[in-house]
Amino acid sequence: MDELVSLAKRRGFIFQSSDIYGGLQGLYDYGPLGVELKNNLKAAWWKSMVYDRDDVEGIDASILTNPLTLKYSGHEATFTDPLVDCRSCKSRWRADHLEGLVCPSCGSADLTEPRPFNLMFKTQVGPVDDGSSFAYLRPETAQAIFTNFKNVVDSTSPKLPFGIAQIGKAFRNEITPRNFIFRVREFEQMELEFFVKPGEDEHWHDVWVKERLAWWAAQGVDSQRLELLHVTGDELAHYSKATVDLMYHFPHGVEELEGIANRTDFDLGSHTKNQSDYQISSKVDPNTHSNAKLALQDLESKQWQVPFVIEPSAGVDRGVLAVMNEAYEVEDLDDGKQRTVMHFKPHLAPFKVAVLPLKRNHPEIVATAKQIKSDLQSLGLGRVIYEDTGNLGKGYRRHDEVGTPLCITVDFDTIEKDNTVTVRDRDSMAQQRVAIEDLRGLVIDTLVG
RNA sequence: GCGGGCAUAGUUCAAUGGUAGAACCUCAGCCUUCCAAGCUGAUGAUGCGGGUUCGAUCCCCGCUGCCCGCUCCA
Repeated sequence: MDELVSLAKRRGFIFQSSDIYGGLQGLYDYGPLGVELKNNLKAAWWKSMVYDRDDVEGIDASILTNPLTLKYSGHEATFTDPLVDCRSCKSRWRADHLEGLVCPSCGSADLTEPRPFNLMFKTQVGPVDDGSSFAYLRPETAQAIFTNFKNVVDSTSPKLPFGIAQIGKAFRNEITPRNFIFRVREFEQMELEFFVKPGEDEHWHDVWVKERLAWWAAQGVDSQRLELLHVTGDELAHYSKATVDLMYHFPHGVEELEGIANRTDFDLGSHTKNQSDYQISSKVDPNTHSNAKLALQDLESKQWQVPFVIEPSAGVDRGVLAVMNEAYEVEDLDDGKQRTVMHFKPHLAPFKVAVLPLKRNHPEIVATAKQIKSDLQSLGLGRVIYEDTGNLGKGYRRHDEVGTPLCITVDFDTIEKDNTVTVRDRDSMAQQRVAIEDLRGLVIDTLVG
């Protein structure tokens, strides 16, 4: 982990937030390469979830959230954990997990009073901070999908089963942010809410677990390093009938990368008006505020039903960490030296191609290299960079370390003889001469093929 | 939030109650230079605040951040 953190900072992937003022606990900023990597990961998810399917639409909702949304979602009740400290052994416990008034660790009864710990951030809305008008920063992106359910249905007329996808920031006032970007207070989620007919939920739950494993494998996160955890009993979230966690072997331990939950009809049932009109299977609190009917009519039975929902919910930052961890490798070379390589899948690599002039003060070589850079950039496949280093070997190693799949070198033969360049492959270190006119095709094959 | 540990250039390490050094990295220049080469030169640090002291990076206190445990989970 230390090596990853060091590389992330040195090469411009991830920085401590508010660094020059001593940082702010549990917050990180993405640098020039990190933002490319993260955007690429999100784009891959969006492509897989929205573009490659015909049954999913996307949204992008507000972060500030009406407290009623989080009242009816159950978050106001469940995201406030009463905590007690044991004065004897200095351990901390959730008050609702204690059996009797003794410390489970040392048996002491010398406990502090329970103190509420609110995991949701609040902020005031409007100029006057008198507490009369406030909003929460959303603790998950999911709720805005449920509150937009009717809007999306009315505007796109989907048929069950169908999904609504969203990528965005969420905020939790974690007790202990820890482990680099694994547990942070401001993070990004990629969530799909996939609505299905009641009774088909378990089938679709299985389908989505398989789908998500395949997607992570396509991002370079080997299924060998993912474990399925079937969450049971007390561990289940308040909304969930069944949850399968994808547990990844992070550098600091095996922890959750994504959760795929069967949220049943809890959410739409909680947020809909006229709850008694439907056969809601979940235990929901009476809703006296909603003005929307979050149900669909079954075409055969003519009955109005609240759909069940399957939720694959992935952490973007955790995904970045997993992808970086998978890609990181220190290789021993034949000459006794080492090289550090990030073996990113090409579609995730921050830089797609680096173009290097053999000699940086030779006008024709430089001009040709810059022309190739510009030409390949116009393909729109991601960032192409002109690498003006004084030493080719150094340039290659530098791009190994940030995972650039291809390096293109312009030399004297390019301009004096045959219009060819050297193309050097990151993983094999193999080089081949390629005509400039064939570069576009080669790059497309490498990045898209 | 509680308990424990840590904090010196971008990185890895030195040193000292009295001008904070090095290597690598980075930057500029030279070289027809294809896997971190060479030569020349340059930039760059004691996390923040207070105290003790003639003088604090060093000793003391507070804060902040990071790491480990409790807890939490995308």
